[in-house]
Amino acid sequence: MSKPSLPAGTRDFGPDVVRKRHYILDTIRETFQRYGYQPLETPAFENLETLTGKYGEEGDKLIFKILNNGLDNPEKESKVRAGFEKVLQGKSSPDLTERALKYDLTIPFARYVAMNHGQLTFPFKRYQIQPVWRADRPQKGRYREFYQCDADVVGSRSLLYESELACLYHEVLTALGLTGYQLQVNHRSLLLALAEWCGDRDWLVPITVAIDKLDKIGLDKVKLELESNRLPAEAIEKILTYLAIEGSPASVLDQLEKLLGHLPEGQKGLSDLRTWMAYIKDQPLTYRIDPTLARGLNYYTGMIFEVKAPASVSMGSIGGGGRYDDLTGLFGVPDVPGVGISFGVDRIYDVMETLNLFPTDIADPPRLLFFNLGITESQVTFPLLQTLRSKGIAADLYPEAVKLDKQFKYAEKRGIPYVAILGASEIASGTIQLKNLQTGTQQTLTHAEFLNAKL
RNA sequence: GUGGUUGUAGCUCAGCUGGUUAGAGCAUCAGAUUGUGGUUCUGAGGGUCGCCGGUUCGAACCCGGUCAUCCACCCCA
Repeated sequence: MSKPSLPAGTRDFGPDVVRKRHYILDTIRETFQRYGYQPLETPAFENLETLTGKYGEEGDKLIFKILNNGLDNPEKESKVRAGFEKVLQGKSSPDLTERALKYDLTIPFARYVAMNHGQLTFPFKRYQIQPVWRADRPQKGRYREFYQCDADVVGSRSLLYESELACLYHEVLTALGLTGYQLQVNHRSLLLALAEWCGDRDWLVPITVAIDKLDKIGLDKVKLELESNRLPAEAIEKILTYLAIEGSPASVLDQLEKLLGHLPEGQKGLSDLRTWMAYIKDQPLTYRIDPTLARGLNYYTGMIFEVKAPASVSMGSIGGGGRYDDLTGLFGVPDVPGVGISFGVDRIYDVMETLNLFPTDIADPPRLLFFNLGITESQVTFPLLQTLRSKGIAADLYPEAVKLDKQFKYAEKRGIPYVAILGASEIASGTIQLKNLQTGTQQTLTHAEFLNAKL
């Protein structure tokens, strides 16, 4: 019998951790509901076909695939072997795997909308809080199983939603004490316009992949990467002027206008951003327009968001989102535009932990512990315990009549503020001892007094 | 997927250029204290030194492999 262990990148959560996670999740859920989003849950796994091709080439590699059952069936042997050959060539085969763990919440949501669009009332606003899985190598802030909290709305092109989602970010993160978070926004149309200005829309992907790394690898290396992608020097010059854009949102827009305003795509991006800014201009949130923000997921078509952890913590992105014009089109239902955001709970947890942002009174131990002084005594105690519980007071009874010393220490360790002692002498007088462990005060009460005592 | 780091008691870690019986603090349990905790004191239990192999008279220590971990890259929440 070998020692038990966990698969890499997964974790158990003890009581203290679960309480803190609930604190985050409850904050997010409450805000989602207050903004009018409805709950949705989808299965842990989907048909592999539903997921593949939606997250880009790298994304596909990170999907956890589930091996089919019954591969040892002799009748399937030749198919299975043929499927295995495909796998050896880096392709997946439905003869070997036809299901996979979900990789995010957006694609399953799009699948749900595509399957149920006839029944849904649009605009449909849903939130979803569930684990997702990625076959990445674990490291700091990166787990193989982690929770996402998504809010999406489909069926409307209104920038009202981009606006309220940005406010939602602000509300949740400030409620959690993450006041130093940074919201960055950009618009895919601007990136497209940039590619077009450079000479070819097909350069969109290599350009965005390269410039997205600007703050990480620096200007020189971005330049190198663009050159290695065989972009002409003229195009690279244009990109460098684009990358030089920075400043206040208004100033960034002005500079973008000069560079890309002559292109229809550029105008689209600029006008969306202006509309968005007008919606939120009196809201408390701060943001930065970052023309280099690209975001990997290739289904975004409009505004994109990224939330970075406070600069004092090296954690990178704790949330992201954006508009996608045609996600359900992938599932055969065209013309259902959508926009959504996501919170990375596990990273938010890590950031809050390093910043010490969790409230200290998050634990909710029982209010009272009945000591156990013997079978007879505890049988008198038990009804009192149940009465307290029925009144909504969390209480416990120690299971064995061990030394009081030990029962005191148990109460203390669990953070239980009151203990009640009912032994032979209390039975004789019909009373009970109630002791406050913090103050050390103890009083003798009748059962009726005890049940009405303020705990 | 690529590169590196670290694996010693439940936890955090010592352990000298390889040397006899592997240590500390915390935690646990017992006693001092049979119905009154927190402090203190005394004592006890707990180890295949991640695993497998190699070098050596001798390995926790050196070498190889493997697994796990953390970190970085790729990518991402």
